[in-house]
Amino acid sequence: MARSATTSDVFNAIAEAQRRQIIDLLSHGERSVNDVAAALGIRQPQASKHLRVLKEVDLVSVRGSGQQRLYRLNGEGLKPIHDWTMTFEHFWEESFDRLDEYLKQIQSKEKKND
Amino acid sequence: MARSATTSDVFNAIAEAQRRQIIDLLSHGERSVNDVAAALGIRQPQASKHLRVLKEVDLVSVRGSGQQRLYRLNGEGLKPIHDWTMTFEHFWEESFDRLDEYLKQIQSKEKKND
DNA sequence: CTATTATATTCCTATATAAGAATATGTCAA
DNA sequence: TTGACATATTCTTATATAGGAATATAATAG
Repeated sequence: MARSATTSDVFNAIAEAQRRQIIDLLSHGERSVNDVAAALGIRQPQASKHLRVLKEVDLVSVRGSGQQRLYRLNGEGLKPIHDWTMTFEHFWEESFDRLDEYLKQIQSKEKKND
Repeated sequence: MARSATTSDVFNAIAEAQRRQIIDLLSHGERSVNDVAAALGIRQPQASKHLRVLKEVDLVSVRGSGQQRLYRLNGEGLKPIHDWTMTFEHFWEESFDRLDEYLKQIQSKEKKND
């Protein structure tokens, strides 16, 4: 069996570095295909192909504007990945418990001050 | 050009669903290769191969224990993914700004009270 | 040493890219 | 319609799996 399709889920779609670059770019606002290609220094057909993959996993949406097609990031599509990694936050966030403690403390102080 | 190697970075390594399952399993503690294979319902060689990929990107470590090889999760290796997705948190966390505001407020109050 | 158990590696095959090149399709202006 | 620009698709090729099967290597018990 070969590797899963890049369009099989978000995890596979973002495995490609250039697609992550596109996502980063689109986080600043919608962009045309040529803008994407220029920003990444790749050719237009490759940009179209990457955008197609991102569209198939619903990480971007498109709208026509004249001859152009403006792609917009659907950041919410990245939530599953964020959620999954959150499970392992305690591996590097050693102050997690202490911050939680701190928040509870100052919140109780707030109550007294109100 | 083909797809990047699964061992090229953490993003490619975790694209495979079974490798994510292994990571989930190892988050409960170290496991032998056969334990991993049994837990996922796959054969031992496939488990070994997946673990090799995870090891090459430093997501797991190994130690020998008799005839067994116990694999342990290095959760910190997932931080790059977590950090990247964090950039897009505001797409689904609409109360993010307000929480930030709140934290600043109570912290300034703390200073006054001390 | 030998048998047993545990793990890793090799070989094979079907499949899925990603990039380049060429081309098709779409949209608008005159 | 024709020309110009923007985008999408098709075709080809080199490469990288992931799984099964078979085998090699490692470690321990007796």
